[in-house]
Amino acid sequence: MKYWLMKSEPETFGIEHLKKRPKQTEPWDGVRNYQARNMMRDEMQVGDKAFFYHSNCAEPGIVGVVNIVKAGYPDTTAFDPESQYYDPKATQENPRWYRVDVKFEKQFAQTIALQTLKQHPALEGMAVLARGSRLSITPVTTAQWNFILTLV
DNA sequence: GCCAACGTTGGC
DNA sequence: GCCAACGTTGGC
Repeated sequence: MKYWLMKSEPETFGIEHLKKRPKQTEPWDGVRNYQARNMMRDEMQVGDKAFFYHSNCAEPGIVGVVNIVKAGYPDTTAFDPESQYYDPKATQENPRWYRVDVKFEKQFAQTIALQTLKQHPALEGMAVLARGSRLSITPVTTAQWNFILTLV
């Protein structure tokens, strides 16, 4: 079982949205980056956990934990011309984009701010903290995961 | 296969 | 809203 960090803009789809979904579960679709796709398609497994990270907002940081409840499968929003995630190069035979399903596990009483994460030497080297990092899905080591949980 | 131009991300 | 950093596209 592996650990991850998944970014989302709270105004678009934040942890509050996930909490209110039926079964508190949602397909993590619309990812259009190959590295992130590869991780969802090839590496993420049912039972993995991920930090839910709010990006592009007043207080960027980790706001809770989600479980991966369905492993990588084709992101069909790429087939839909009406979708903002439509990709004409994606086909049924060669879906090009993948998604996983995530389920709400918990929301932290307060955000673990990006600034806070940056302050801890124990988290040096964490992928999301890398300079210029824009990847919306990044791996988290067991040591990093456990350390961050002590900050809650 | 190079690389300039372009679009996007995301912290600030 | 700014802009640095990054990924993708497409002409050559």
